[in-house]
Amino acid sequence: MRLIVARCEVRYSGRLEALLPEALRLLMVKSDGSVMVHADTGGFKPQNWMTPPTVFELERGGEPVPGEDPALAAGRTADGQPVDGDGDGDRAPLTRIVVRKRAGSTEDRLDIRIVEVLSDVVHDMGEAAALEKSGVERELQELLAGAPEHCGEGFRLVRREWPTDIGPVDLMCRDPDDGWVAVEIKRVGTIEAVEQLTRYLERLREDPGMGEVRGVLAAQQIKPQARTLAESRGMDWVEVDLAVLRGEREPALTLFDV
Amino acid sequence: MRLIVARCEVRYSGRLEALLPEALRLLMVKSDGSVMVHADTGGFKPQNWMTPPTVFELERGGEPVPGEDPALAAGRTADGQPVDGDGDGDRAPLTRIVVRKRAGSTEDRLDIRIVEVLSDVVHDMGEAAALEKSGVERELQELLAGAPEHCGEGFRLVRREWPTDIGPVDLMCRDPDDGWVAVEIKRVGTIEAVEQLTRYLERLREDPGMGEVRGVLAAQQIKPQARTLAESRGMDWVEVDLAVLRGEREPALTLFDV
DNA sequence: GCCTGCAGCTTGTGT
DNA sequence: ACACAAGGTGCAGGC
Repeated sequence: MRLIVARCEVRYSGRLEALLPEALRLLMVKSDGSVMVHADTGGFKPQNWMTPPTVFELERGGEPVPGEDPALAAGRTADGQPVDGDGDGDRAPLTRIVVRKRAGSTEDRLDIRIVEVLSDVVHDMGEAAALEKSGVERELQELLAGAPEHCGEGFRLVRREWPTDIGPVDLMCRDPDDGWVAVEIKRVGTIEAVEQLTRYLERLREDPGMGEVRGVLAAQQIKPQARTLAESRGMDWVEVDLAVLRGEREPALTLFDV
Repeated sequence: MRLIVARCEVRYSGRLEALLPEALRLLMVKSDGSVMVHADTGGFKPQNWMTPPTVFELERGGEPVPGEDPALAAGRTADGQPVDGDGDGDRAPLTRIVVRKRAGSTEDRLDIRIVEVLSDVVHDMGEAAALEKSGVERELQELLAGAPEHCGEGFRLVRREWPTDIGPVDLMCRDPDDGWVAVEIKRVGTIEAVEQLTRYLERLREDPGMGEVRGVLAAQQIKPQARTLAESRGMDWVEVDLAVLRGEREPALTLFDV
C-alpha cells in the first residue's frame, strides 16, 4: 500500500464530472490497483476513488514516466520507506497521477495534479489481511468451532483463526490420537479451497513442533472436482448442514431428507 | 489525519459481530472522529470502520491512557511527524484502540488489538475544499425540466417534484392534447425504475381530477428488460443524451453517431 | 431530529 | 456477463 500526502487537485470524469480544488489530501493506492482520495474530514467516504482494474500514468517534474506503477511499488521499495522521487531524492518530484479504467464504451479517468508532496511511503502488508469471510462462511466457522466433531469424529478445537504468515487457518483441532488437524471452512468447496488448504498444510508441516498435520475441507457444498483433488492429496472433506449445526434439524434425518 | 500501520486484530460488535484476524493493516483516523481499517486489497471499502460521532479509549503497554484522543492528535503533534509512543520513544507502545459510538439502545464498538506498530504519523491537512460535481440525476432533471420536449414531442412542464403521498414525481407535464404525463428520471433505467413509475401512475390515476395519465421513463441508459417491461405496461421510455441536453451536440447527429 | 431517496453507491450471489 | 438484493450501507436534502 502506498500512502501519499500531497497538495493536489483532482478531476474525475466518467459517470459524472467532478472537481476537487487544490488542497491537502491523502492518496491511498492499494496493491490491487484501487485508488482513494481522502480528506481529513468527510467520514467513511473518499472524496474520489477508482476501483480495480486500473491503469496508471505518472509524471515527474511534468514529464511522463513510463512503466512506474504505484500499485506495484510495494514490491520494489523498502517497507515503510519513502518512495524515491518525493522531491528530496535524485528524481524529479511526482507531479501527476492519472488513473484510468475501461468502463464499457466510455472510460473512467481520475486525474490527480500534484502541487506538493509532503509524504510518500510504501508498506508491504502481505496477503493475510485480504482474507475476509462472508456472512455464511463466518457463521459456519462459529458453529463448527462450537461443535468441531462435525468436522471429524472426536475432533477437539484448539483455536480459531490459527495464525500463519500466509493467513489464518480457520480451525486448528486435535483428533482422538492428539494429531493436529487443519480445517478449512467454505460455503462452497471448490478446487481453490483445496489449494488454499494445501498451502496452509505445507506451511504448518514446516514447523517441526507440529509434525504431521491432517487437513479437512468443510463446506455446505463440495464440488465433485474438489472432492477428487482433496482425496488425491490425502485430505478429508465433509459437507455440513447449516440447519443441523443450528440444531434446527436432526442429523440422522438429513440422510433421507435430500 | 492520523495514519497507523500496524499488525492488529479487529473486532466489531454492533449490528453484527465481526472479527478480522491478526494481520498488517492501515488504521486511518480522521479529525472528525472517523476510523477506517484498510487492508491493501479490497478496493473502495474499509474492512471495518466507524462513522462519527465517536469516543476513543487507548491503551499503551496494556494500560489505559485516559484523555488521549487519536482524532485530535493532529492538533497536538508536529505535522508529518511520528506520534510519540510508537515503541521507539519514551512512552509505552500503543497496544489497543477502542472506538465507541452510541447507536440507539445498543452501542457500536470497534476493538483494535495492536500487536506491533510499524508506523504512526499525523498530518494536519487543514480544511478540505468541497467536491463540485455534475451529471447526476439532479442535473438530468434540471436540464429536462428546461427542455421537456426531450421526454416526448410537445411536452410542456407543469411542475418538478410533483408531490404524491408515496413520493414526488420527477416531472409532471402535459402532452400536446393537454393529457397528463408523469416523467420518471434516472441515470440508469432499470426494472425498479419502471416499478416506481408504475406506483406513481397507480396513485395519480386514483385522482378523478387527473383522469388518464401517461408515463415516461427518461434515462441516460435504459436496460433492455426495463424497456420491455415499460412497453408491456403501456409506458414510453426515452434515452436522453446529456451532451445534447447541454447543447454541446446536435440532436440530429446522435441518430447516426452511435 | 426524523425520514426519504440517491449513490461514480459497493458488494455478494445466482442465473 | 448480467440482473438482483442487501448493506454495520453512507449521505444529503426536506419537513
